[in-house]
Amino acid sequence: MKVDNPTSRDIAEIAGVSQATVSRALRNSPLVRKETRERVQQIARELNYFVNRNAAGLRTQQSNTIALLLFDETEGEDAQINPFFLSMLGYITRAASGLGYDVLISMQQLTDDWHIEYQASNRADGLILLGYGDYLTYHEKIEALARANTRFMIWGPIIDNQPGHSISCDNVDGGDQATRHLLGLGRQRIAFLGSTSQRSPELAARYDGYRKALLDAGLEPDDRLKVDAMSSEGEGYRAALDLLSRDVEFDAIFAVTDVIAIDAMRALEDNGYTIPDDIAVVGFDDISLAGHVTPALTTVRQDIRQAADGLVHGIVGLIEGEPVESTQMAPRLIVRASCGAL
Amino acid sequence: MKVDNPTSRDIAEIAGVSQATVSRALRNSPLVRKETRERVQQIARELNYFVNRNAAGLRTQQSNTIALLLFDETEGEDAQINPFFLSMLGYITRAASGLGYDVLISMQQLTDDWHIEYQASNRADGLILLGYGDYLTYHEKIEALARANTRFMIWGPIIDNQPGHSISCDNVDGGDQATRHLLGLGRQRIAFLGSTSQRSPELAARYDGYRKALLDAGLEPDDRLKVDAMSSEGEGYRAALDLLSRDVEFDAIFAVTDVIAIDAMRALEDNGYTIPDDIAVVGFDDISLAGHVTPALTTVRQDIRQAADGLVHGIVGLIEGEPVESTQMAPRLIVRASCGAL
DNA sequence: CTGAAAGCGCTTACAG
DNA sequence: CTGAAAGCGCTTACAG
Repeated sequence: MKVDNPTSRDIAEIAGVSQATVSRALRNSPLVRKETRERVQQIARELNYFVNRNAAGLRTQQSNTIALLLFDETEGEDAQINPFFLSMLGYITRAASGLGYDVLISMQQLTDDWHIEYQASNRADGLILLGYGDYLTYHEKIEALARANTRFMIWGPIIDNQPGHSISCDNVDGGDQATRHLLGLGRQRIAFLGSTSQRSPELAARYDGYRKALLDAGLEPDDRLKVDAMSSEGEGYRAALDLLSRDVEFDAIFAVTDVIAIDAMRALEDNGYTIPDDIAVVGFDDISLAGHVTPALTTVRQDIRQAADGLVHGIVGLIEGEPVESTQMAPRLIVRASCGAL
Repeated sequence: MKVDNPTSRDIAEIAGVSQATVSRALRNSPLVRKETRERVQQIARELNYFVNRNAAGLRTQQSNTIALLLFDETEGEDAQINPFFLSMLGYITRAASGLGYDVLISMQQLTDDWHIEYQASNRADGLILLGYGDYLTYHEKIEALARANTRFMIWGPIIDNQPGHSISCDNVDGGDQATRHLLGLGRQRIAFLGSTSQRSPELAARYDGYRKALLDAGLEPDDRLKVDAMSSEGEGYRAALDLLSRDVEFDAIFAVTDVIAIDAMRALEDNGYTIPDDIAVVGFDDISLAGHVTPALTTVRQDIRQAADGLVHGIVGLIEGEPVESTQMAPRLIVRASCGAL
């Protein structure tokens, strides 16, 4: 009764039914008599049989697989992936497996052109795109995906004229909350560290929120308090030094990502400033590091779990032909020590 | 000249050759005349054609996919995955894609029984297993995999009687290096935080290294300086408090993982101790957090990149029927501030 | 409720 | 160098 690599045909033979009936029984078809179904399933279990995914996929033209594409600007072989996306990955695979989908992962560089292949080759039924990329490059890729009728969900801002569906965080609101909080604690000279370029729309939106909060409080944004910084190692440090060298007074920093914020805190401390007494700092993302640095970083949290669930449900909806809407999630301020509120 | 979902047959028709020739041309077979080959490939490009993986896989009985199984003891929905494995994930996908393999990821709990399915269903040609699990449960799963003739590589210690191939770090040497370093700095009363149970062989091996270093230095290990701790949030804190409550003198801690070490540092600080002046601390793993905490954590680094490359080459070797050997990598001490050497 | 048959899109011996 | 043909293991209309 041992078969090496059992097929539905082997089971059919043992069960004394047709191969078609085996196929139906294994998929719990109501067309099969309960008794037959159970007998077939019992035999399948005994033989350690599993449906050949290639054969099933070829027949149904599906893969029951989602491809997760992680983009990262960081160049080089040693590139560390943004921890925020890495956490999302965990939740995405859980959500996907809950819906019966496998997750294929890929760390393509943005410049690679393999995105279309996943669906075209029947390796995946749809894609989830994760990563802060340069918007221009990104946009082009997305248009190509849309032209090829690829199904995809984007983690990122909703942008006019951009095809596809996305889930994002209300970054304007996040920047507003962070800045408003600092203002509420009496800080008046709040510096902004990060990018305001339209090439990174989500970061630019956080800046918009920062401006909004200041203007609402009757304060005029001061460009001397605005320092460009990318969200990679060392950038925040450099940006903070730049800020210090400008000889402009400031009592707080809103950094557009935690990575920048944490780096900046080091630079401030290395230059004799105390956080939050001299300078209050607020970040964005709530990466796991944020709660562990000293002082613990006040930041704006995006609900990763909710985002992952949304992306997975979205892509499965697209695959199954249901209507899917782009949505925006509410960010939440996590107050810790670095802002001086505790 | 636009075809919706082109097949090799469509290309054959356009090129005026047989479908078999198209298949050969696309795989760069030397059997096809160069001229023909290029014409076929040109048409394929124009049509945005990609080989249907299901069909090819069904025919060749391969998937060109590796399944990466991440185990985590942590219970519950919010379970964060060990950052060490998450980093490994990145390197594994890069190495795999370099060899033409896709990576399917799964975060099954150890208790689930789906491991065999990956290969049996032709979804993956082999598995890579990642995770510190309870050894007994783990061992049983591995035996089941071996019985099912599944190809797999394990990240973990090489254990007698255990089937399969593995890549691991020389944990005894790592524990020895860490302890020896503390001894070299004049610390004599070194506490050990972690598990010594044979259910976690790699952690037990680190303890063996700790003992070895002490004995080599003519010191007798003191069981009162040994505190059990798992490597999950809060455990190190608890363990350090336990240690303090024992009223035993100690001037250093070797923690079996960075997660425990960092937690323990918090507990010590909260109780008025200064690190490294009062207590020196050394961890293990070199997670990214380690370099960012204050004081920065001295730790033992396992070369993640090398491990990932080894695992991928190993599994591909097994898939392609080449001889594969289990190997052990050398760990390296990374000296930072927490041990008092700087 | 069940079976015989077609066909998904490839790869690869076999024949020329 | 090329083609005709078989067959990988399923799913699913079609017929009964």
